Amino acid sequence: MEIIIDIEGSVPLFAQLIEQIKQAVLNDKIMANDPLPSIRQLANDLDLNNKTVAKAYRLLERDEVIQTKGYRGTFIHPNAKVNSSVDLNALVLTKLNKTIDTLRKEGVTDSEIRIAFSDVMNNRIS
Amino acid sequence: MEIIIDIEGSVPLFAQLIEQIKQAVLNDKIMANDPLPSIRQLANDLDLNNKTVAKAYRLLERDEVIQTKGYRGTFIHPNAKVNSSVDLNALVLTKLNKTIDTLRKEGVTDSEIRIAFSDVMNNRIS
DNA sequence: TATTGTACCATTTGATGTAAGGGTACAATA
DNA sequence: TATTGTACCCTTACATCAAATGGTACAATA
Repeated sequence: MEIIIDIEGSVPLFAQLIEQIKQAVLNDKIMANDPLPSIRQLANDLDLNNKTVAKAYRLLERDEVIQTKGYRGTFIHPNAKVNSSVDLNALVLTKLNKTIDTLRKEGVTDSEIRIAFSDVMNNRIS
Repeated sequence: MEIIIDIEGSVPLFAQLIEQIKQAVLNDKIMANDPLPSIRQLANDLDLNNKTVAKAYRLLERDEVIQTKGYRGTFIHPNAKVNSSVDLNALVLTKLNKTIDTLRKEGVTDSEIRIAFSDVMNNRIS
């Protein structure tokens, strides 16, 4: 399994890592229950910071593409292949787009939407 | 009708202006069809920029609290009293909160929500 | 001709959030 | 004792956006 990180590009490093691991799963280059390099190891190999790799792993685990077993290491999730094809991001986009579309059609300005969004995200609701 | 603007406070100037005009309507200090000072006049009186007052008027007209009649000036909307009590912002907060709550419960990180939000607002949807 | 709301062009200031990196420390284990 | 994932602390660089301001110009009109 080869991972190539483009430092120059605009795509965040952790996002590149996630994308490539998902692709490797989809292309059967890594199979369910296969072990993955440790965070520190992979960070060292790719010349990335530990935190960057840890972030990618954290998100991959949330999406059940990988499975961390504490001190025993990290492994490909049994359902990795199915879960790798689920584009959580697309679902988020769709839901948000629907809500924002409704607001815009009611005449709410983008500026007002942004402020309200910020309030919600920061739990500053009345 | 007296309007007092607090330059020091954190509440945006245009927002203070909107709030005070709505309050004046709700308290019967200005009645339906009453004329309002022109944008330039009010900006001069309150020592604000024309654009700041124009912004407040634009939003007040959208909410049908006031009515602009081009060169003839600006007047209080016939339905001003009812419309002044409608808190559009609260509606926006509620709708956005509902959507974001759903996403969060699905495990989507705030960071991902913010990025998706930004994409939607800037029409960067695939 | 002066005034009305409005529509552009632009700028500065401040706040906020992401991405990435750096450091330290922890419990659980082989 | 070295390694595992993880959880904190913090900093830097960069991007985006709100808010406010400034200037110029327009058609419609009294």
